[in-house]
Amino acid sequence: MARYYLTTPIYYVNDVPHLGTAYTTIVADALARYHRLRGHDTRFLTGTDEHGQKIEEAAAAKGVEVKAFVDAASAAFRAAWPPLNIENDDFVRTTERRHIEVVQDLWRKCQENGFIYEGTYEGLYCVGCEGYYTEKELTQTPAGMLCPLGTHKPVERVKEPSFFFKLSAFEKRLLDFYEKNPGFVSPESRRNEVMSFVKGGLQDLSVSRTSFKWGIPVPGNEKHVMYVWFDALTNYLSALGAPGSSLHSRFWPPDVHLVGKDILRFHTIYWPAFLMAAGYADAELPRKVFVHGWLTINGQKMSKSLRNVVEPIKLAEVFGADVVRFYLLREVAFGQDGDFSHAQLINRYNSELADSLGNLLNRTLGLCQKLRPSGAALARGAEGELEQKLAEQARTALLGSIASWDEIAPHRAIDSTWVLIRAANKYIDESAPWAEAKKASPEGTARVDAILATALETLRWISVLIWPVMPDVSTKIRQQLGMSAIAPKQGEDVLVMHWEPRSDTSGLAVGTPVFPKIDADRQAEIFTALGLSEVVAEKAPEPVKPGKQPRAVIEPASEITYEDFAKLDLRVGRVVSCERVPKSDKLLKCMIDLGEPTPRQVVAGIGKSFTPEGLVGKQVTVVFNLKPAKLMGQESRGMILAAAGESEADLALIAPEKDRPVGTRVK
RNA sequence: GCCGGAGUAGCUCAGAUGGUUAGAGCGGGCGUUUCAUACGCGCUAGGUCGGGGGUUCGAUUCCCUCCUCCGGCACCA
Repeated sequence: MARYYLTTPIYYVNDVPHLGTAYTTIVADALARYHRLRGHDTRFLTGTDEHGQKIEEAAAAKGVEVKAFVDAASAAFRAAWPPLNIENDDFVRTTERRHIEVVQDLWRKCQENGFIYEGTYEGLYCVGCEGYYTEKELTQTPAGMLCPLGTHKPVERVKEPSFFFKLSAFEKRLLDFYEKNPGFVSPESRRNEVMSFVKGGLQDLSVSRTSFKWGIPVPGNEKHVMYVWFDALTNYLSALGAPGSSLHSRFWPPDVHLVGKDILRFHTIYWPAFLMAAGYADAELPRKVFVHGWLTINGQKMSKSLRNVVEPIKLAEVFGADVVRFYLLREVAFGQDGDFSHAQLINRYNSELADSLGNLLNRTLGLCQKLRPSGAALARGAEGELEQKLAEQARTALLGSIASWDEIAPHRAIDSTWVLIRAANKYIDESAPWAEAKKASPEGTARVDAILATALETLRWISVLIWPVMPDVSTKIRQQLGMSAIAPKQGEDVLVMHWEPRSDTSGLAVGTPVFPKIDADRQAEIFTALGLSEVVAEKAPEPVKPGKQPRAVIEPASEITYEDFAKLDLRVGRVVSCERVPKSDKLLKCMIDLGEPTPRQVVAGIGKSFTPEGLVGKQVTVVFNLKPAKLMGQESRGMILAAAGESEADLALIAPEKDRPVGTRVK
């Protein structure tokens, strides 16, 4: 019997469950449900990643024991999934005994095989932040290299004993593996990315630390704890128990790891290399890493400062878990970036769920109720071309769904299903059972039987096809059809075409609409309940495509209040030094005197318009309170204002008309 | 800069190993049915398939080049 083992990343407990983590987990759940429908022996794993310096610090900041801190945080993740109709088979924690033992075992194997050795980690260390930085991250000043964060104190070059993983030894073998297993990294663009990275050469990895304690001790040298990734990645293995255990032999290797693009490298390079080092053969390595994109919220990046972090549980409370699942899986082409928009969710809900599917169920049951009393027999025999065509379309939808799920393309599977739903609505229009009933002839009677039976059979199939995405809805529909909920069994493939129109109307029950339509009033209620502003509720203005039009006619940004404006802290600064960011054609790294104790580093994308020499000494306007960001590895704290021109080589600096003291506020 | 990916109707996207009228959904417009949650169905988008050049009987689909956007360029999760 086929089996299927799939995983989400384990989520770092320094964060809370949000739409991004919910998204990955929902996809995984739907995929798991698809395989259960196929009768596959399915294992769906998720969990939490709980070690590391950041956790240690976060607990300390809260003044709680680290263990208590991670217990609570992990519980929050565990509790987040059931309300979204997510049914994972296991939930692994990196602080569990079963995990720690397997990780240490894997480590030992790597070490015995000569791929872990002791050395010295040399890095630039900031005493103030107790953290290492790479050279690129640091602020370069005449006074030396400064820590990019917090105190801006000078960093020190520090040596720390460390274990290293001999990643360099796996360059060739990894490339061979990618070559022989073209599907290992999906989508393909990610595969290219990984391969070119590996071709560029691999350096050994520092895999242990002595500078903090909250981690898995290195076997035989307890001064060291393992550095996060060796620990975290191994969850996929440890959750199955020690090699040789029954779960392990039943499910290893994983069929797919679903991951976000931020952790691509760890899953496609480090993880297989760790396993290779421990002695795993190519055939025992994970079969696929599927990389998906990011979600934006109403067109904006998710961020705490924008206060647009969507709480998935709250959404599920308002819309229902299945609706949220449907929307996310339907809207986003899996693998690509996508946008979560409340307005768009409601659009899709109304048109696809309420109007197309909900109404199809409702009108079909209504027809049955009107034309045939409950329990009436539905005679066979009057089926014709229309029925044949619909059955064929059901078959197409089924095959299309299967193919799409197998490719991990939920949006396409849903699309296939909705083609069938539209066909069913069309079928009812074309077959017009109400007109046949009026004929009051034996032929008409027979046609009504055939039509109702066909429509009901189509709905039965739809209830199957939507189950991976909307299990509760499927059950509700089946209740109204007088059928029991879908309960997949191992070894029984439900997704096999059996077109068997029923022979009576017993058990049918016109119920309350599965998807009550969301009208304007209800929408307003929902937005209020979710705490969304009117701006979000209104249709977002269409983004303007960059074109040849004069910039001056660009759509205005949405209206803001004075308070919004007052949040901006704009200051006059003077460029004290400036250089090009290596490997970038438009980024300039400027040190700007803003009246602070030390000049501040701002990276600006104005290098096509200005030379570093030309900027030094100039006054500029700087967004003073912009959240620091990293551009090409360079810390940037603020941005330089410039007016757009014909092109990127035609920018105009916005600066005070006469010299002002540095640090002057611009209002 | 180097390496990848992408640029198709107002929006979101399909698609073609080169070939008669380039597709779907949504939105907009028009029409129509009545079983239904004012729902469904039909018609409608006149899109230089990013610009230019080339190969070809023929290219949006192949090649070159340019423009724009996105991602990657490591021990950062």
